[in-house]
Amino acid sequence: MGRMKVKLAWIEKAGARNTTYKKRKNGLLKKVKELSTLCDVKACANIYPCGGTVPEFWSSTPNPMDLEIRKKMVNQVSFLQQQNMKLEEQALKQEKENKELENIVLVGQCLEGKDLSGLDLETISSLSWLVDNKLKLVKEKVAKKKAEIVADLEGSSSACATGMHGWCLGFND
Amino acid sequence: MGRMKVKLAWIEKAGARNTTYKKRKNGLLKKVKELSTLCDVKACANIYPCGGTVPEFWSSTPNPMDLEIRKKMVNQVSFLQQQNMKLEEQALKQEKENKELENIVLVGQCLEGKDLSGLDLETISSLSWLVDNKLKLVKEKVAKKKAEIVADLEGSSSACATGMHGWCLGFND
DNA sequence: AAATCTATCATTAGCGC
DNA sequence: AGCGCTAATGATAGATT
Repeated sequence: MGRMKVKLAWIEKAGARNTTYKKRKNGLLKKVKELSTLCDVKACANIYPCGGTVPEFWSSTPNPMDLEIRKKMVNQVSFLQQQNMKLEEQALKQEKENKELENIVLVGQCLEGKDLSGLDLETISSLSWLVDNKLKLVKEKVAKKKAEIVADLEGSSSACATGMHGWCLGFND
Repeated sequence: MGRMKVKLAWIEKAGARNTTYKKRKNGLLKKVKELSTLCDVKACANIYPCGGTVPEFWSSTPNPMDLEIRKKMVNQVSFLQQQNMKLEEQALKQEKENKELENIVLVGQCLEGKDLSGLDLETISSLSWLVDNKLKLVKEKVAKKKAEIVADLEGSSSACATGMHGWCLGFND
């Protein structure tokens, strides 16, 4: 009688296995509860019996935090994804704006008498396209941020620089 | 020495609590493992430290669904957080670059003969400061992205526009 | 703070009912 | 099956290094 040293292996006898299961399950639950109260942590344990279809679940706390925490994590993920999308949009928008401003700089240099012959064809085409089609868009974007400055510029604008596709730098209509 | 009978209550001393936590956590894990192997059940235990943001969890089995899903979610959260940080950085950087380019446009307009008298003092000061101190920075930033174009411009640049604080638009030294 | 030790407490295997 | 018992193993609080 008494107790033998336990072999850490699958218990073949179904009866003994079941007894051990119940005993140890209770012991485990007790341990979880103790840990929970002693160290102020939410703890729970899940047991999925092999044959059973429905996983058995129990916890040291009345309302297992489990589901709630998962919900929170799901919310966190979707929140971060949304924020990511917003930031990506913003970055894209700013990059676009950046390119347009760079082009304006280039056009400005051109108007000052700089030679465009050194630029590659693609850049020149893109500049031409910008000048023909993007003026209004650029104007709007810059104008929004520099509303009062643009207003002053328009007020004092008299002479336009060299015409290029009928456009000049003064943001006139 | 020896061991006293444990009081089942919150351990106030942080150090002792932490030690107990670690010890008992390990013990619990061992128990779960044993139950799992002895009785052929999938078992796992979860611990949610109160102060911690991310719930800690571990299991007796290599990968119960539960655990795997949560790990993925945790990874996803941290991944998204990192990406968020990167995007924020990028947005900030581009915004800065944007402002500088806008200033270049303004300076360009000024060099073309536009009147600066309409601009408010703050803007003029900022432009002056830009011209005096930010040339190199701006040049570097724009030059990086337009390396070959800038090279061509420098090659063909002959005349500089009206001097302003000894600076001209051609990105020369 | 992490490992090791050890006396003691806590769990539980095997048994009988 | 479930409960109680008991001795042996297992877990661990507190001290030490």
